[in-house]
Amino acid sequence: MEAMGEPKSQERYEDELRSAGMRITRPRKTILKILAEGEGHPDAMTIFHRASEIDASVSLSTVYRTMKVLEDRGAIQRHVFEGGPSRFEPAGGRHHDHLIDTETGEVIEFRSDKIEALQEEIARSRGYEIVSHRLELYVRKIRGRKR
Amino acid sequence: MEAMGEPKSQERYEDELRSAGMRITRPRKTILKILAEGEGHPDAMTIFHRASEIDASVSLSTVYRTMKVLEDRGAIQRHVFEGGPSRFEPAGGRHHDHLIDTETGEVIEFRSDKIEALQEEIARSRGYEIVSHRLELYVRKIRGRKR
DNA sequence: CTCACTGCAAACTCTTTGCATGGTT
DNA sequence: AACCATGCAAAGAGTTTGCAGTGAG
Repeated sequence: MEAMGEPKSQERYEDELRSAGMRITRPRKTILKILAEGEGHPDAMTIFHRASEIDASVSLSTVYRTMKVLEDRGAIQRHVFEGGPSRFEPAGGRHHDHLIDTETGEVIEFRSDKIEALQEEIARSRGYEIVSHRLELYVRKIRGRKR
Repeated sequence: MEAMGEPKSQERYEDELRSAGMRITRPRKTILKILAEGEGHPDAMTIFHRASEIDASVSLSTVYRTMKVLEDRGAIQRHVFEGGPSRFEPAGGRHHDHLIDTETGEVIEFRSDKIEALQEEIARSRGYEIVSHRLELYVRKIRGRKR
């Protein structure tokens, strides 16, 4: 219930890359392991730090390059939330949008078929078709009165 | 019907700044004039170029600084669409979201109370209140079959 | 006459890229 | 052995900022 973009296993990622004719190198293994852990929606620097703990020789460039490759392969998705760096999440789950807790930076996924339908309607009524869309709710936890 | 963030007149902008104790300088006058023209959703570089034609001495820094001041005053809004630089629009009209034509970069404003309501519902059901939100539809013109 | 504002250049953040070396297949 | 991928450092894009000079009030 937490993750709609359910994290692929590391093996799954590796197969995906291998079958695309890419080499499974040590740095990539490390990075894929981190993605497979599925801890939130990390940015490149976070991935880099986590990777460094496993293998101190992994470079930030490689993190960026690997993310780009995975993105091009459609294995991950990149999100740029307000004012921040790109954050990544495993792709392949159902499409969803995001709530971003403005106090903690935590990201919560949600999905609304009603909203999706309304968007379609809006675009179509203006003579357009939707190529992609982005819906982000920047939120704050309600405290005090319960409910 | 094109602009929901109806462009304030230049005088309106100036008054707004003056009453906030700010000095109306030559560069600011020039920049405000451009904003008042309300031509689309320009980015800083575009504003800079347009300003340069009127007064070649205006600097890009001043454009950025002025935009920031106006943004802090709530006189304009900043939008960062996918992969692009910040783009600005006069604020004060009703809230609205954006359709971005992926082929031309043109921005079309729209508004959906239904979607707004659904967003509220989604946030609330998860224990959050919305601080701000962003809804962008990246679209392509439908051609061929009419309708 | 003051002090906010300016232009300029330098700094900054995030990301990409050129190059020579190194590791997979 | 071939050549893709790597690390490093440098380059980019967009934006912000330090500084000394300038001009609005």
